[in-house]
Amino acid sequence: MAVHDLGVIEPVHLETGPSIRATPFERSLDKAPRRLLNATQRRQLADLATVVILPPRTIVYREDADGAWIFFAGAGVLKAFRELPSGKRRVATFVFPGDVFGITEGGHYLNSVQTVTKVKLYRIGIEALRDAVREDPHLQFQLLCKAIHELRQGQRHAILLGRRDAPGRLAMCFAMLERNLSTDDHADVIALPMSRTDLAEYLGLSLESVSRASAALERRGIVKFQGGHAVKVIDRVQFDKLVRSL
Amino acid sequence: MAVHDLGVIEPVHLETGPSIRATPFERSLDKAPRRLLNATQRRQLADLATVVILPPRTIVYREDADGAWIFFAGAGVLKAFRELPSGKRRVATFVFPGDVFGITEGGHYLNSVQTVTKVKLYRIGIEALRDAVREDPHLQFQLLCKAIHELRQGQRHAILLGRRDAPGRLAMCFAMLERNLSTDDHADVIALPMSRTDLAEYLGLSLESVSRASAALERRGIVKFQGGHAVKVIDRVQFDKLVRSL
DNA sequence: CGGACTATTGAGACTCCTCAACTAACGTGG
DNA sequence: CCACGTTAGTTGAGGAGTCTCAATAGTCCG
Repeated sequence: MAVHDLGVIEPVHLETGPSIRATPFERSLDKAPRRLLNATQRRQLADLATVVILPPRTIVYREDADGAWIFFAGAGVLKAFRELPSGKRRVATFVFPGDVFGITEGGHYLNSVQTVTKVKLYRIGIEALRDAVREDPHLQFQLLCKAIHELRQGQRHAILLGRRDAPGRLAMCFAMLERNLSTDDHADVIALPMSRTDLAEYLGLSLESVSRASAALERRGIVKFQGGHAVKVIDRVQFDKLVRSL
Repeated sequence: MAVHDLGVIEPVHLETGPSIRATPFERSLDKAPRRLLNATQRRQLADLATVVILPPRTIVYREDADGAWIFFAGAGVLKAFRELPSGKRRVATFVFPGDVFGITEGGHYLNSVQTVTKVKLYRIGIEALRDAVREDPHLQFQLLCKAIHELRQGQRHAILLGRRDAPGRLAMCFAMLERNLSTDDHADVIALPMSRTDLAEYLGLSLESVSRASAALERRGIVKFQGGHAVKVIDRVQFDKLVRSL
């Protein structure tokens, strides 16, 4: 299986247009993310949107560029990152199907966004989206839910970055990927579409530390790597314990 | 001046009700945050809201509690934090006037929130707010802007946490505080309403490291502490350089 | 003025970072 | 088809920085 296939490009349930994944803030049965848009809303957005298919490692936009579009991720994985003055990069977040990106500040994009795998995007002009939202306040509410969902994700990332131990950070990252990429069919196998360097930039570690942390997790019998772009959780108890041990 | 006075309780421009501070995402003259609500909206919200005045070090709510209210910070400073399994705390964000808090997930508050100074809050039932938002889509748009503003703030916090050097983190934190608490009248003097322990939990450092970093910044002639709850920037050039040196 | 809490300072242990060499994987062109 | 070059990833040794533990100093409040 090629890396790019990890984000399937045309799953049946996505063919009708963009969707938004978020955990609701009201009381509900579980805390699992759910799809927010109904068929009508997705069709409306699809009518406004341009479908864009991009190969891996393609820049979607750069930080500070004029922001004219909002993107809905349909399939594949991307990363949003910032270039720091020192030349280092920090990955602010990975983007998965059902995510929305294109945040601006004063008219300029906040981050650079680059594809990790082959991706399918729905691109909508910011003005068109504003018009759509004006006519459908419920859609705006969905976007608000999504923004708050991202806020919560960002806080979890901050907690991850607060950890001092590399293996712990890596384990938390794996747990995050499992939540976002779980396909149910490969139980305990977590796809790692991104490179070690991407992981390092997300974890706030050096590439070497990620490598060493990976080796450590494997040596401890907690996980087993399956060819560089997948990990299998061997000892779920120890894994969960490590994730929560902060 | 007592610590609690750092967040003035009844400034003239806040008397008419809650307000929301956020940086717009559209192109604008500057990237400074601005007040989003007009007088009518503030009056409407004020009609729905209960004004709550709380003394310092008071818990507003605890994480995992049932979330029934949204709060608009009118005056004073608070902190939103999580208790980690190890017993440690991580401050996710400080809350300043013009901020909104009370995010839930599945009906439960995500963080605990505690006052740092004496504060004035506008408390609105989540259902009442939803009704108000239904009748005024423009208000909902303001909330969306605010959520996105918080998203950007969270990313800056994540970048701060990615730094390895304590003095650099502390300087970035001071810069953040200056943006959020600037009163213009005391140029270069930054108020520090929170304790060193609060700072440490926000910076992801130990209390001792914050103390040492403070001493280091002062020794280098970059800042000068004025009685524990205020810092003055002495060498603005070096200060900015340190803030940006990541 | 005392007592409790908060903050500072010092010494040693631990973890990650940097630099460097080495190995593996991939894609290209001969 | 293979050889090669480039990129990505692993592993080792030394140095920088923070963390923890402990003792001291300072601050706030009754």
